[in-house]
Amino acid sequence: MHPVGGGRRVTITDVARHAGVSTSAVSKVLRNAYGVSDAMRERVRGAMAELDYRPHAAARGMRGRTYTIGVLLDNLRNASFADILDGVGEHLRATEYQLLLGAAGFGAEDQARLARAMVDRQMDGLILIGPGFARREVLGVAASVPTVVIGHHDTADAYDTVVDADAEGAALVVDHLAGLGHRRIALTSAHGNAGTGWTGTPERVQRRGYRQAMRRHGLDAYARIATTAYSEEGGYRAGMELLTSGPRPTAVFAGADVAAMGVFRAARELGLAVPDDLSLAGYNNTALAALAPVRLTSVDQAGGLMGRTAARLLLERVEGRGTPVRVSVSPTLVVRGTTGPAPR
Amino acid sequence: MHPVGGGRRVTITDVARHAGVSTSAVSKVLRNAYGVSDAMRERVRGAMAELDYRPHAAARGMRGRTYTIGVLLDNLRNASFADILDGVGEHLRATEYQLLLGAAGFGAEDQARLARAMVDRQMDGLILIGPGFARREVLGVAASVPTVVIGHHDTADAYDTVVDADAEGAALVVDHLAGLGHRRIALTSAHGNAGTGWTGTPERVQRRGYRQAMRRHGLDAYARIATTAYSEEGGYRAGMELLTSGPRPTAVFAGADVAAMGVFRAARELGLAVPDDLSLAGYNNTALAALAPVRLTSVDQAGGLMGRTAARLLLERVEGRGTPVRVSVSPTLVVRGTTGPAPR
DNA sequence: TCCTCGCTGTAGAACGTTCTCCGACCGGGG
DNA sequence: CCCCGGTCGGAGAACGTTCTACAGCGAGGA
Repeated sequence: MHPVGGGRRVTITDVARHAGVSTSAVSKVLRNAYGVSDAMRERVRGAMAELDYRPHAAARGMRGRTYTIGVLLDNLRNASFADILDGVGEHLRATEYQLLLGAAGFGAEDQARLARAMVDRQMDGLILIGPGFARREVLGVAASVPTVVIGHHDTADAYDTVVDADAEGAALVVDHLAGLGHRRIALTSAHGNAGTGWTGTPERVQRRGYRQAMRRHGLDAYARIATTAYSEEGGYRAGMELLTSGPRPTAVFAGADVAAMGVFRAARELGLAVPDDLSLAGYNNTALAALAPVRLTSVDQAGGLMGRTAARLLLERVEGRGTPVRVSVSPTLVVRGTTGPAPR
Repeated sequence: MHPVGGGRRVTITDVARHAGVSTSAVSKVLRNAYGVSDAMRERVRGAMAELDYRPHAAARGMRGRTYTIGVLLDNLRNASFADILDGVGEHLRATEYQLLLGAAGFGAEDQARLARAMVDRQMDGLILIGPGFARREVLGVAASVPTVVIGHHDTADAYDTVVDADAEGAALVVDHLAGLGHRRIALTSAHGNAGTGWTGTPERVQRRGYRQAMRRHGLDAYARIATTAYSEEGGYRAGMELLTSGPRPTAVFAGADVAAMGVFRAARELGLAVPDDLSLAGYNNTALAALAPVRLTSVDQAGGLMGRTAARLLLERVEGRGTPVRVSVSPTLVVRGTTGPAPR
């Protein structure tokens, strides 16, 4: 189109001059506000197009909106975010809002810092995916900018919530494994950041669901949980712990797909075949689980739907809704090659 | 700390009043500019701390910097970005710059739109990872904001470049496979967005390196390239094409780890064992390649180093350097379980 | 004593928008 | 003919910073 050179930006004033109107009029057209005739609107639109005008988001942010939505997440390597983000992106695509991501790592302070940075950058709304920083801080953020929290089951008036029915998801796995004759079904789970005030983290709800399901099957006595980080290495450590001490489980339910990969490594090192000697199930049904060399049985949490929903709720809040909304989506079990009948 | 409530923000004016000085003085302290006594600096710092002041990035952007660095990439699922981003984050962590990501997908227009959005948001610098939109547009962006391009070997005065020595990387794989006795070594590659004006895309350089290495080993006649997308599905299609038509290769070098996974699936469906019937190598050495069920031989492109370097170069440009810099990092081969002696 | 100089600190104009008023104009009813 | 209400367009004050220009001051040299 036009040379994009490094010169001065085209501003609303240039457009106004070019169209022979006031800047106020241009602004009105830009925001399609009340008080412009069709003729004026058209004239201004024309001038904008001719000058290749693009509004300066930073300047807009000083008074109005920046048309920017921020998503905060801990780690890009966790592939389950990709589905959620696709959902968010899909919904936002049709709007004039722009999506920007921040990956802060797992540290509570780093995450809080990122959240504050997003607020300082005047973002119009925030989506926090499984935030690992203090709930009190999140409430503070939510008080100053529309916010949706994905993952944690803790609700609040200040923000909307989109969660996976994690207890239900855990039950799906336990039912599946128990149905295959397994009794010693162990779980690997993660410890969230301690003292952050979240009581409904996905891991916690998942653990609760696991225990309930085990009880339902009369397997209370066989329940066993190893707690490490949701990473390959964490899964490996959990797997080693579970498979080398005490009566050996015949099935391991890993709270996340990556962790399942670590358990797999531990099993292989111990000479256990999957699924003949050990059944293995993951959670989140990331792209990883579907890969041919892996073929991991996993629980699909409908990430795309969660993302779309979160984006929709957030825009509603940006538009002014004040009452909180809470949405829970149902997971489904995807059986692949890593689970089989219990060895006898 | 302080209640973060939704009230009015603490501004530079509040700090100035509280410290009994002018806003100019506060601004100077903030930017640690010249012309403030130690006493004043300390007094202002104190006031800032007491009021829990945080600068309003959007407002700063109107005149000075926003202290925001944007990274543009196509798809989060491509795990090779994670290493690069870690590197970028690591370097930026020590500074006051904040990192924000944009994932635009593969469409040229979407990517260009995102890049423009970042410029409009007055970001201080941009890192473009393998941009798939028109080079001309990138030059335009680079003319108005400091820019570093990662991946493409095309250089320009307007931006700095950080690349992996992809030809060298391809040679590593060919040498390895040829050393194992393979002759029919095929490559799966990607077609970038056509007509975007990039002549040195990583794929292209990789293909060139592959052809040169094959020639060096006297294997010109066996060279064969299948071009699809760098995705599991793309790899599958390429694998099917290579393994079912013409003389069957005994080794496939996939231009990306994900694609290798697709080739693996194709091989499995065709009843070929890896590595006994078919050797398989990937590229980028993503976390995926190291997983126990996978153990993919791959080429490590030192993503962390690339990221750190890109961040360093970008900040130098932000600080005023005008002359272009070009950095190339050397890849290394990581041999795992998917490559073995050629079947005979 | 006066001038110059270096150092601190301040006033105030930008920056590109939004948005509240307010004025001008027009048509219609009394 | 006057007034009223509604519609359209514009003036201009924010918004929270940065940064240039300049004023004040004390010290040191002529």
